[in-house]
Amino acid sequence: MRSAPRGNGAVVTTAAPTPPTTPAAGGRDLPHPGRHEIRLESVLHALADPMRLQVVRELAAVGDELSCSHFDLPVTKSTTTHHFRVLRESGVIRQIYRGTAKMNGLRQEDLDALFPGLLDSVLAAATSQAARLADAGATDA
Amino acid sequence: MRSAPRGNGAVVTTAAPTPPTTPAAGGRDLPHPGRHEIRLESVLHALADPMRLQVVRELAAVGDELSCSHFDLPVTKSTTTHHFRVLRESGVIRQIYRGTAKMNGLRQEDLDALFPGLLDSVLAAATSQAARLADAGATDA
DNA sequence: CGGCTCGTACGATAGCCATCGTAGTACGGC
DNA sequence: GCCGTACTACGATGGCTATCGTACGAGCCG
Repeated sequence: MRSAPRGNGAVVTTAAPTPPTTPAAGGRDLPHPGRHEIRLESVLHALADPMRLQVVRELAAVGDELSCSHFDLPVTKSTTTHHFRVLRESGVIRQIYRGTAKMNGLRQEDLDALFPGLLDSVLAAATSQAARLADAGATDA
Repeated sequence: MRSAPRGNGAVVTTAAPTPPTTPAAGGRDLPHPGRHEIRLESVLHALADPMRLQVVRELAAVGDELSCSHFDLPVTKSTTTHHFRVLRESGVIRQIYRGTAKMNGLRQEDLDALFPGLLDSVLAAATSQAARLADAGATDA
């Protein structure tokens, strides 16, 4: 880590022009790291937080974009925004404004191209661990 | 994160009794998390640090145990000790005293059993990113 | 237009963590 | 028995970061 240039130096190489699913608010767009700006340590760091890992798991599960407000995290909205920003700036998710909502999508293609298999292993590991912990909890209680 | 029980609750399930390669100093042994004590977030957190990732990469490369002093990290010995402890407490490496030296080995079997493919993807990703960055640097300069 | 909801920005706070330096413990060799 | 080597423990420090609260800007709806 020791990076996260908060000021951002936006590159947005992967600016897939967002096919007009909805008219989209063209005004605001957010700085994303280009595919080759993505650093492994940042990704690992982003995924190392339980809150963020949960978000990523959910995104992977639905395989589609989700609005920020869809997630019911046990933290305030400020903190949620913060986590989403970390995920975006590390290159794990893509965020686009659509009206008042902000849609979040996993950058699966970019991550797979850069770090083949990584995301899948992490997701599988998270799932298996969740099952294991739930099991232990059920057995204990 | 928000975990890392520094106080440790040592379980040492995986205490492979250390085949007598050398007489070994039986006196001191270190607390390791048992296989099922290993938490994904802790592992990711451990691997998210460049210093520690480098250590893990080196361990994987030689596929054998290495003494702490073998590593020539650009930090003081105190810090090195700290990083090795983080790696051990997160369950990524195993440490055994052998005389005055402390040998470090990757817990590949445990990690593979728990999080199949994870370690490999991370290592592959690290290698590919290192190559990519070295390339960019060579091109730039 | 007025208000509502969604999300951001900014400032504050507390805790963690990477780093260092120094002092101390454990082994092995002379 | 002494000393050097290998690592650890403890304390200090600065920076990051997860968290909150409040105040604000942007679209949508009535």
